[in-house]
Amino acid sequence: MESRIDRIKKQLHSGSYKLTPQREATVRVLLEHEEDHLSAEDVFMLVKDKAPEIGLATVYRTLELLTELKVVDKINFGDGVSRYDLRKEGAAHFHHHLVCIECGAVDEIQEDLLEDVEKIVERDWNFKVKDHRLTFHGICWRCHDKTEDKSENE
Amino acid sequence: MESRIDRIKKQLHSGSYKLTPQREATVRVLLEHEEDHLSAEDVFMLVKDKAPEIGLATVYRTLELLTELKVVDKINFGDGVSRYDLRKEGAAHFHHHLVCIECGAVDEIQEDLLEDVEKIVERDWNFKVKDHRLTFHGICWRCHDKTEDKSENE
DNA sequence: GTTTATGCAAACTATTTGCACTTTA
DNA sequence: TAAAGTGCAAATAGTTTGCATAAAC
Repeated sequence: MESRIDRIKKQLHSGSYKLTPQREATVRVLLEHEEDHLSAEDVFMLVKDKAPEIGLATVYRTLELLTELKVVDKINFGDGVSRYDLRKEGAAHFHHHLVCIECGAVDEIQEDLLEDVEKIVERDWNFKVKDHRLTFHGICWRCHDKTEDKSENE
Repeated sequence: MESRIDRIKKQLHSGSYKLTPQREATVRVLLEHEEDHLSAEDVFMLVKDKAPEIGLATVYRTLELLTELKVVDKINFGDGVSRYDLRKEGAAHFHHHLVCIECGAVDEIQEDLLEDVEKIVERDWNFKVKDHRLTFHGICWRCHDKTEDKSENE
């Protein structure tokens, strides 16, 4: 059976990009940190274990390439750092994010949720939606539970 | 009758911030470009007409201050530049954006549209929503009309 | 053997900060 | 006049680029 990494390799090939050890190592790091929101620097540090000679510029170039291939999505949560988020395989759209303003945690929402909103945008604004970015800022369940003084005793 | 700028001045005062000519000039520029999505550099260029001695650092400091006071919202459309967008007076939430991938135009949606989605997020993810960022990427009505070969004759 | 990719260092861009001086309240 | 704000220049941080070398196909 074909693995996720094999399919990404094929995508590289069909774009007539070469399959280098640096690219493969970078993809592996992303797959191993699917839940995280790594910056280029984060990826660089992690990928150095697998390919110690790699340069930061190569990481940037690879991440740009993977963004182009829609393997990852580039996102920015407001600190001036771009983060790279593996797109769920076969996902038509980018998933959504919950950023906690207390602890900084970033959680993901894979559910679409925007189907109706996009229909309205297409109809009322005559705008052909190709992709979206949706981020909620607020208090996550962990921080919510923490500050709550057990008012919900049964 | 009290004007928008007077109310913003009061907000500054009640935060015990001083009202300097540089700050007033910056606010005026933002008010005069309510529809735009100006970068700090853009604001700097425009504000120089009103206050030629102003420095770029002051513009950055003022924009940060206005963000804190929720007079403006800071947003990033993916080029590495922060843009500052005047919040509609009395608006509970930040408005949404339509970014055209053809021509780069940025249009605004003032309608909420996310009420239902936020209810779901609060209920199903136990996340207390305080604010959001929603941007659609796609083809705007202008570019859509341009490329369309008149297939919609009556 | 060509073309494409890499690593390094230098360049660039957006933003922040330190500090002496000025202004506001 | 005390506290806060300003302008300038230097520092910082993230990202990009030029180029000689190396690897993939």
